[in-house]
Amino acid sequence: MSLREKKIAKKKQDILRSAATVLAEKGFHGTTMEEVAANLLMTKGSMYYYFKNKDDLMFQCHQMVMDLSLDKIQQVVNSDKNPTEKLEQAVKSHILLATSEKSMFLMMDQPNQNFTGEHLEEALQQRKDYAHHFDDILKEGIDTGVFDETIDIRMVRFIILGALNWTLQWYSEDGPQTAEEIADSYAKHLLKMVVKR
Amino acid sequence: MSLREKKIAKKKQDILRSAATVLAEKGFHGTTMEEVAANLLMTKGSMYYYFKNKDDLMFQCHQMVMDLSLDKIQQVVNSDKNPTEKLEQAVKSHILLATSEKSMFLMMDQPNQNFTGEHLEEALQQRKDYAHHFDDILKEGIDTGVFDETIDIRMVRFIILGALNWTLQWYSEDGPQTAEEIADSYAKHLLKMVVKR
DNA sequence: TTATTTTTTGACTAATTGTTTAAAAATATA
DNA sequence: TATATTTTTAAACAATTAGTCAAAAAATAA
Repeated sequence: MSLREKKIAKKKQDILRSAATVLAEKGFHGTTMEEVAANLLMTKGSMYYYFKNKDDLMFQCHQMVMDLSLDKIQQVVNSDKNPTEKLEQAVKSHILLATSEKSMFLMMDQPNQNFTGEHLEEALQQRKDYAHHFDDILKEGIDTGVFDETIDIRMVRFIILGALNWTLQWYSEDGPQTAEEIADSYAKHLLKMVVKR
Repeated sequence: MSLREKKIAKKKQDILRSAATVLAEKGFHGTTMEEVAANLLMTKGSMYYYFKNKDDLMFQCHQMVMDLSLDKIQQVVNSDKNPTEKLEQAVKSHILLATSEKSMFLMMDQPNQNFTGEHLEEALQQRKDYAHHFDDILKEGIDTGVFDETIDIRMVRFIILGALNWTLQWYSEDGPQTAEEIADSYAKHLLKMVVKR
């Protein structure tokens, strides 16, 4: 990658981050190209040098955080830890990523408000893929006898993902607990739901 | 309430429901007065006969579902059931209301994208009030010795509410499980997180 | 039927916003 | 330095939308 390509990639990143920030506050339709540009002291016109249009910008924004998330969960699933540790790790990793990249993460919350057509399909599919990794961990836990075999995997997965994503709605850096403490607490409580007793 | 007042109230209701439907799909900024009106075969002009402006319409939309929710949870908290039954009931009632009034319920998800100023403050306050009722149930459970006293009430409340609200993201009437089945399953799994073992 | 009140309409305004474009500025190259 | 290339700008355009309002239509009362 040449210097010039690097510079372009860097600029794209900056634009994507700015877009994510505005998006988290105002939602897709409330986010204007003007505001995204203003954050970076550019004019909205120059953003069209880097992105085809607003949809393109928004979708790449979504891609960025999705890729990050999928990468993390895959690492956990493919590790040689036991199911309990895997679930614990998946929960913690999700919370730490979500809280540190709050604005980007909020994108994933309501894809049907942000995308249409193929972009929507792809976003939904990726969300399914992400969710499926949790199923894998739960199945493994049941098969190896550490998780309660009477749990409903689909329901438990929904409960866990819901709990995790909801952190975005209330977490604040200035809150009484650090992201790490929250992650630990979530992992502890959620595990109680699935481990055999 | 006179007949005329009733008719006006009915029309307002219709408009609010239409607004909620569009809002659930497109978000605050994506919802146009035109579309809300078109759903009811009226023109947008006539909606200004019933509502001051868009903000007013949206906020009353939020009020409608908030009032319903607060009413339900208060009934549960004030009943003479034991804490386990109360939590079970609160969970079930939330899910049944959310799934039957999906579009309206989606409003409450991200108030900061929908409201500003006083409206936002009020919406956030009501959300806190609602959440607080869950704290009350959890406290009562710990005090009476049925819930594990080592749980972190604030965290558990966040986990439960997150799980409940997330149902909106995946629930479909055509899904494999009825709302009742989902409600039962959620209650069962979530209770495992808090009851003493 | 006629008069009065209530409700709806649809055209209009003003503001906003996504996108294009031609020129200017900045940067690299020879 | 002079030329070519890349990047940014500012203005213009077309489309959309919240909100207004006077007049028409519909409903109701007299």
